[in-house]
Amino acid sequence: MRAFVAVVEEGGLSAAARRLHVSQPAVSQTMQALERQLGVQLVVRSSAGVRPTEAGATLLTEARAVLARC
Amino acid sequence: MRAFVAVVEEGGLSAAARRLHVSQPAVSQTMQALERQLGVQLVVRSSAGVRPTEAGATLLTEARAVLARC
DNA sequence: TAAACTTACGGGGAGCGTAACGATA
DNA sequence: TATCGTTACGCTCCCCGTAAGTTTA
Repeated sequence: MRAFVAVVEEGGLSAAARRLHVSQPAVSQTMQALERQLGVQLVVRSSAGVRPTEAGATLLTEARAVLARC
Repeated sequence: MRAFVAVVEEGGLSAAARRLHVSQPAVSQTMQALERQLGVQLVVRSSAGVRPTEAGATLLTEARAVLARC
């Protein structure tokens, strides 16, 4: 979840990985797991970076609220 | 953490296990892991049940506060 | 070429269950 | 004996890292 927020806020998996101090593949895997778990695509990947889908944008708001409580 | 709170509140591992709907060994293992992690004994075991140590009593207050937020 | 994301493989920790055991009243 | 807690073994899930691959500017 933190990974997802970082990815959207940073605009890419690599940047998110740097911010979280984890490897980039780890972020990729976490994102895939989250999308699989929810059954929804959360971001659109490109070679430039990442852009949230509508579902991703919605989740972002909720995710921030949850993380703010923890 | 929930296990710890349940154990103290119920006064025993078996009772806590019933409340949490998990097996009694699972609670025992969780408690041991928590005590190992913290490096402190949290409860005194007896054949009657369990009594919190001073450290346990202190943690109980904090644990309840944390759980109330989650 | 460089930077992005993905895939493949494996390790480590947390949490659980069942089975068996030890201790006490 | 009944009830308490513990130990032993194995399982699954999650998260991670490294290494190698694919795509695109």
